[in-house]
Amino acid sequence: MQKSTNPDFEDLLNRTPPFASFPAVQRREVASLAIRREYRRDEFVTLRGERWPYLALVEGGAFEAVKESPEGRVLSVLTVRRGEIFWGLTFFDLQAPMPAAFRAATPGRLALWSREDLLPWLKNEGEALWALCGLLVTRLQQASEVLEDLAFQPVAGRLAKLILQRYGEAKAGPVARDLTLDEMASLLGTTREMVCRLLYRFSDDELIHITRTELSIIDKSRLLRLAGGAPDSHEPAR
Amino acid sequence: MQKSTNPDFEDLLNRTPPFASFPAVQRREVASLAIRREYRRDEFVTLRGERWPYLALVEGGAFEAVKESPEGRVLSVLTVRRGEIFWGLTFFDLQAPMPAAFRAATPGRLALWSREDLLPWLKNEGEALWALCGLLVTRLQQASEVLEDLAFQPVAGRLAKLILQRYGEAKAGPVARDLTLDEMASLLGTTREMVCRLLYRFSDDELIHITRTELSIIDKSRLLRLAGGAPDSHEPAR
DNA sequence: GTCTGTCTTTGCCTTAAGGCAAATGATCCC
DNA sequence: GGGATCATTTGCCTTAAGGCAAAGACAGAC
Repeated sequence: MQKSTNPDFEDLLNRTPPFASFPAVQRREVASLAIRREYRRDEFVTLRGERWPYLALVEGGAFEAVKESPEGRVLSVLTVRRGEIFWGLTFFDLQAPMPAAFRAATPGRLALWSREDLLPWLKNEGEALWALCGLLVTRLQQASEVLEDLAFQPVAGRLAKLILQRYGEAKAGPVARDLTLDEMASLLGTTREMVCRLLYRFSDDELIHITRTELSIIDKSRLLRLAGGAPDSHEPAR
Repeated sequence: MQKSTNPDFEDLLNRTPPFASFPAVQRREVASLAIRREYRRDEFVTLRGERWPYLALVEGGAFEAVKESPEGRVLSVLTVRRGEIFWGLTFFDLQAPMPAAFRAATPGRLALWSREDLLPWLKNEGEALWALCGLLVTRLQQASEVLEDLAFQPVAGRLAKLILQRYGEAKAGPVARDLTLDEMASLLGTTREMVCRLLYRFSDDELIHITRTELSIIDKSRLLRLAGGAPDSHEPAR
């Protein structure tokens, strides 16, 4: 029984933990268990509090885990893109509900495996389970970083960090502002007005230049200092 | 070669994931690999940023994972007690440093396994690995809860929650305040002065009564509402 | 070209949070 | 019992953060 063998999809699986740990034959089997589905922009994959026993591989687009406060403030905790894995805690623990909603930030496509289908394969393949532990640990690291920023960094510091991560690579020229203020606010856990005010404060301080549609970084090193030293894993300057 | 077989210790292992998943014979072997060590109050087990490739079982006392800000503010992220497991991320990923320091909050005792010693046994025992995934997921849940509180709850809400968790069980009578203001502050990620002020504000509002040394809860339901509805997993009142 | 809806920008004001310092209790150690 | 030490409590003040509302600017629909 020949399943729809998409070479692109199988390629992706080959390179992605925990699937990379399966022998090729089994991986094919596992691939055939996936439910593949398209999502519209802003479509919710699952809601906070839901039980959602799936493991998902992003085939395309960007998806994010978002927490929402009762008052409507939003915090985007995690973004996953093509080749990255996401899961409901329910996949691991039938009692555990989703601690955040999960939604498509852009149009995208997921491959989904249900706990029921995938678990037997995993338990038989120690290496795959171990790889999965590695993914869980990565999430713990990310959560820990967000936590630390939220606890200790003022909004300005978090914004500086975001600017560096997002626009820090380019040579110098102005870049298009490709996030709305609301999007930035949700990445920082604040409001659009704060973001706007801070951007212009940075501009007044000659850290960046900004127009309604573009942004350029003027003083990378001072931004870095504001961000608390390490945007990704670089060491502080001093 | 007879290792020091402490029945109390082996008992603990029998009941504790991931060790509970090993067959008895292997569990004995694994038990004999542990390094057991006492810690003084406030002694650091390992520091933030360190590579610490161990898995630890708390035999006694209380240990906590703490994050420290450059300015000296402290946030206690997690507390583990007898029978609970803790690990360095390095145990899973040799590159990963400790995201927080780990220290004894009271005098205590740990049983430690190094990655090197324990990993071969784990990989051979799928069920144990799966149990370990469960523990990782539990931590993710905890991290997620702390994150959410920090992002969306004002300090007052977090304090209300802490009071309920910590003193909410007793019938009604006054309880000894067994945490210093500094300790509470670090559990909430704020300062001792804030905690003090808020306690007295709660007292003014007839939510609690408080003296220099004792505390009693007056109005549990309003505290609960302040805490955002769910101190552990109870549903909001309305 | 005009209109509509979505973003952005700013001014004005309120509240939350925290730093600093001094006063007040409590405790522990000879 | 006298200090020394540590924890608690409070007043005073500053800054960070955010809510609300109004005004611009832009993009796309018609």
